[in-house]
Amino acid sequence: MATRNPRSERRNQVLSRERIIETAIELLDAGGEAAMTTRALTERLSTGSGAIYYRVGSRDDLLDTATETLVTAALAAKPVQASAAPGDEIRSVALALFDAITEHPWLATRLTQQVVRKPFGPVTVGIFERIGCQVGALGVPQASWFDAASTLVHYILGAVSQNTRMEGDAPDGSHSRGEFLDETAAAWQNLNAEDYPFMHAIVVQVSTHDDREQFLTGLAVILDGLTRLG
Amino acid sequence: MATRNPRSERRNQVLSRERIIETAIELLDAGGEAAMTTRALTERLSTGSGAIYYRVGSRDDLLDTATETLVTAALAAKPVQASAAPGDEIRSVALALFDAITEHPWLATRLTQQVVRKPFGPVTVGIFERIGCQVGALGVPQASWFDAASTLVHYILGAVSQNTRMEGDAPDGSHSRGEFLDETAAAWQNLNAEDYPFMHAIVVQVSTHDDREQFLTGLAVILDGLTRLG
DNA sequence: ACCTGAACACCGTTCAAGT
DNA sequence: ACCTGAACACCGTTCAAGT
Repeated sequence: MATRNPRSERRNQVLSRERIIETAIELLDAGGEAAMTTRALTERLSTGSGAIYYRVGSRDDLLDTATETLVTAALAAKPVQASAAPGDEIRSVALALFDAITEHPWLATRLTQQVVRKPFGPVTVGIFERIGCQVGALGVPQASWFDAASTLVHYILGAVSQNTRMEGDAPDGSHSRGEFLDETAAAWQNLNAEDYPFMHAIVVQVSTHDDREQFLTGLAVILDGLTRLG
Repeated sequence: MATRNPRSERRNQVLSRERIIETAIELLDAGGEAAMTTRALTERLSTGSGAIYYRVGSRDDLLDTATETLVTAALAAKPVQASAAPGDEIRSVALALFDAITEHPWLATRLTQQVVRKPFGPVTVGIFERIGCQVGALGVPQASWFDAASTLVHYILGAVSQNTRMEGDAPDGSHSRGEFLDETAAAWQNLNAEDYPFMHAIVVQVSTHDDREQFLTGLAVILDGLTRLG
C-alpha cells in the first residue's frame, strides 16, 4: 500500500511497446512530426525518457515502427480478393494507402523515406508484393514486371504524398481549408496569363476537382498504358 | 586600418542573401538536412545568427528558398524547344528534375513538401506549367488537361523522390553503395518464396536494372496511356 | 529485467546592443 | 540599415542509479 501518486494517473498496466507506438501515433496525428517529442511522450505515458529507448530505441526507430504498423494495418484491412480483376486489386491497395495518409498526414514523408532507406523492409516489400502480383494478370510480360510494378508504386506513393493536407503543421487554428484557398486565389492574381497560359486554362478544374477521383483517373491511365507494354 | 582578424578569413564582401543560400546548399549537399544548422552556417560565413534571420528568415524559409533556387535553375537549364515533340519536352523536364535530385538528395523531401504546402508557389507552378503546356499537343482533350498534368507530376516527383540515394545521411563512410547492397542481399534470405512470390520472381531485375532507364520506361507508359484519354 | 530522471550536447530563434 | 552574440526555451540521447 501507499504507492499513490497524487498528480498523475497511475499506470495500471506495465509500459508496453504497443502503448508507446499507439501514443506516438496520437501525437503525430494531432500535431505532425514536430509534436512527437520524447518529452511529450514521457508526459503522456508518465514515464522516463529511458523507458522509451529501452522499448523502441531512438525517435527515428519509433517513427519507422509507427509507419510500419499503420501501413501493414492498411494493407491487411483490404485482403487479396482472388475473384477481383487485377485492376481492382491494385486500385484497392492504392486507395488503402490514400486513406491511410489522409488520416495520418505525417505518413507521406515517412513512407517515401522508408522506400528509399529500407527498400527491403516490410513496408516497401509489402506494397511491392501486393501490387506486383497483379501485373502478370494485367498482361505485362515477365521481363517487364519490375518496371511495371515500379511505375505503379512511383505513381501511387507520389500521388498520395502530394495530396497530403497539412493541417497538423499549424497547431493554432489559423489555417482552415477555406482560408487556405482564399490566399491561394490571391496568389493567382500575380500569375499573368501570358507567362502561365496553362495554369490559367485549368484554373476552374483546379478548384472543382476531387483529389480522390483524380487519383483514380491517373491510375486508370497507367493501367491502360501497362496493358500495352507487351 | 587595423581591422584585421587573425583567426577567421575576413569577408571581403558584405554578407548577401545569395551567399547564405549558396552556403546552405553546400552544407545540405555535404551532410543532408541535419547538417544545415544555424551554427554551421554562421561559422562558415563568420557571422552571427541574427544576420541570417535578417536576410532570409527562419531555417524553414531558407530550405524553401534553396529548393526554389535549384528547381528554377534546373528548369531554366533545359529551355522549351518549340521544335521538339511533346513527349520529348516532358522527358526533358522530368530528367532535369531527376538529375537535380541526384545531385542534391535532400531535395526529394523538400520538393514534395513545397507541392503540398505551396501549391501556387514558383516551384509547383513552374513544374506544372512546363509539363501542362504539352498535354494538349499530346492529344488530351481540354477537359482532362488538369488530370493529365497531375498524373504526370505525381509520377515524376514520386519516381524522382523514391530514387533518391541517401549517402548524405551517413556522415561517416560506413555505408558504401556496395555494402548497402550486401546487407540488402542478406535481408532477402528472410523472405521465403511462398509469402513473396513476386519479389522472388523479379530479384534478378532488381539487381541489374538502371534507375534512370526505368524512370523513362514508366514515363513512356504514362504518355502512351494519356494519348488514349480522348 | 525494467524503469527513473538528471545531465549533456546540441538545436532554432529572439533581441538588446552595437556600428 | 545591417550585424553581433548572449540568452532562452527547447530538443534527442545517455547512463548511473534505483527497484
